[in-house]
Amino acid sequence: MAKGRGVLSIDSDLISTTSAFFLHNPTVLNSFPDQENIVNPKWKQLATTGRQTMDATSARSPPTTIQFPVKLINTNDARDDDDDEDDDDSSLPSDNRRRTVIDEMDFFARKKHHDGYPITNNSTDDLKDSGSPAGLELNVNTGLNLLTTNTSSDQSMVDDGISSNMEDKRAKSEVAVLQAEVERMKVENLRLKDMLNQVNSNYNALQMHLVTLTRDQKSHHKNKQHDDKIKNNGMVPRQFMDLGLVAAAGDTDDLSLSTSEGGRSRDRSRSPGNNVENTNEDGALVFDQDKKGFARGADHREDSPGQGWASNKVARLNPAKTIDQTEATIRKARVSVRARSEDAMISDGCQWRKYGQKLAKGNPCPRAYYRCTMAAGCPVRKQVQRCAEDRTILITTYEGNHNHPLPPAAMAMASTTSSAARMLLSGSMSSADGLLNSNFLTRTLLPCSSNLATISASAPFPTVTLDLTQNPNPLQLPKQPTQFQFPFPNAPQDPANASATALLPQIFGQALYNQSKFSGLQMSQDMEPNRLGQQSQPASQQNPLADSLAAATAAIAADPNFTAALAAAITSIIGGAHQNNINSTNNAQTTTSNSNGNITISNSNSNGHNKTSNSSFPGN
DNA sequence: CGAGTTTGACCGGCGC
DNA sequence: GCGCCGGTCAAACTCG
Repeated sequence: MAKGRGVLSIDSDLISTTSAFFLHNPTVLNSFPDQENIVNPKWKQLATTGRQTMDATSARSPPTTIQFPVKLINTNDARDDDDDEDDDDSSLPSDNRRRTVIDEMDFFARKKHHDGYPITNNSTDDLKDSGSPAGLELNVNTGLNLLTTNTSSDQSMVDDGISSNMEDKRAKSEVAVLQAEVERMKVENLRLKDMLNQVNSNYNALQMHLVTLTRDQKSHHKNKQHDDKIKNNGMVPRQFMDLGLVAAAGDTDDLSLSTSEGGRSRDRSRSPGNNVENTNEDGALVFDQDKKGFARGADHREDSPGQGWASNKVARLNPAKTIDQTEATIRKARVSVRARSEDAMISDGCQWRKYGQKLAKGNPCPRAYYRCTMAAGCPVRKQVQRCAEDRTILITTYEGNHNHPLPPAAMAMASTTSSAARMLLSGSMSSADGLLNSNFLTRTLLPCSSNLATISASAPFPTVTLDLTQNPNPLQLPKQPTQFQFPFPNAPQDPANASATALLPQIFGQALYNQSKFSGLQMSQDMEPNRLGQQSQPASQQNPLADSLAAATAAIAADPNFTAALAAAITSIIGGAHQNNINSTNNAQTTTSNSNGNITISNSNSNGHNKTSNSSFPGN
């Protein structure tokens, strides 16, 4: 469970915290026919229930079984199990003896029993326990409460032909079981409290670190921005990250993601008019794709690249106070995707044009620069570079958001980048979203470590790195000091699946996006049922459930129809929070909606050639 | 011939 | 101020 990848493995924490799981379990298992040589029907039933319980927990807990205390305190001797079984019928105890058993659980006597035997498998143990009253004692003492529901059934079984003493005894045993459960719950509660405290402390520490970083940059950027504004006659630095997704969903509590980057003076100078702060309609026209549809070719006043990069939407939607706050903290956000691929690029559904290539220092592999050409002036750019350490790994870094409708397949990555960037940026702020995101990251994702994504808030640019390589952590940018780790248990490593890999971040980013937007409820509905529990659970249960989430995800990944499941997930996601976006996309680009509506990963996989990712969009 | 790629030059930021 | 470096531009080139 530490790796979060075990398929269907059950974490002990999960087991312990979800007692309901076992409460229901015996009921189901009671349907199994008895197989053991238990003569007495009464014990037969008890043995059955006891064994079933054991089957579920045999690996971890001592033999726990029947709560029906027949074996009395005379277990103090070293009687063997054969004797126990023999005594089952003959030693129906008196009330006093039973009471003694409950009050004086003799673990060691029982343990002595087991010590006298070679290590036995569970079934043998179960059989013995089922017939042995000692098992009853253990059951009570361990407080596992595994037979709570069985007691009723047992009672019904025993009632016919059992004296009232038996009922009395049973009731007392039930009381003991309940008391043990209460104790167990207390212990569990304490444990969960500790976990919660730990998570909170971690979260607070990370948040403090983030606040410190952002404050430092705030002062730095303010000075720089002031100079820029003067140079540009009061122009507002253009927004780097388009928040179309945010605005599309009508989320008004989102803080601006406008970027106050001073490094784009060249772009601004080319299209100064587009950056003017008071041209609000302009920004709306360009970026409100969900509201206006932004038909390609129409209203292309952003012909110059600068316009695409300059957005005043945020300035229009948010008060100046918010801008001041965000522009000081937000830098150029990037989303980096690491995936194994032999191709020059991963297929992300967009149309790119290469505009440059450089040999970056420290990496013999050249870095290619691409610009989105699906619409004139689209600000989205990406860099593609092979990892120096492992050249099978392709590192694709995205910047910005598209200012045009996207085909569904392209929306996957686009939404991912914007969502991840948004999450990252909001996480660096003190907004409610930031709190949600950070909290979500730390409490839900941090505990897991496997394939993952990382966030580096202290890098030159805030960067979310989605590591979709199978390696647990080899090239994880260890130099980045502030990193959150995200589980990607199902990340394909097959180069042939690189395209599918490219779509995986969609789930991730969308999940984060939804989480921040709807406090997880939306996401949990759109995603898989397991996540519902995770999102809606109290924080005290996050860790085990995060593990279970990882396990469930791994299970999905193990499914041969994983791609179909993934496509379904993507479809559900897109159909959820981004319904508007999809609609606008379809309206504007009906020619591509169908051919790519199959967003399917298999589609991307089969393409194989990713030199230009628009290959899957003939309409473009 | 148009679209895309290549590649050297250019620009700005940043560290020394 | 200088040099390094990342990022971008744009002319030349390639390809279908």
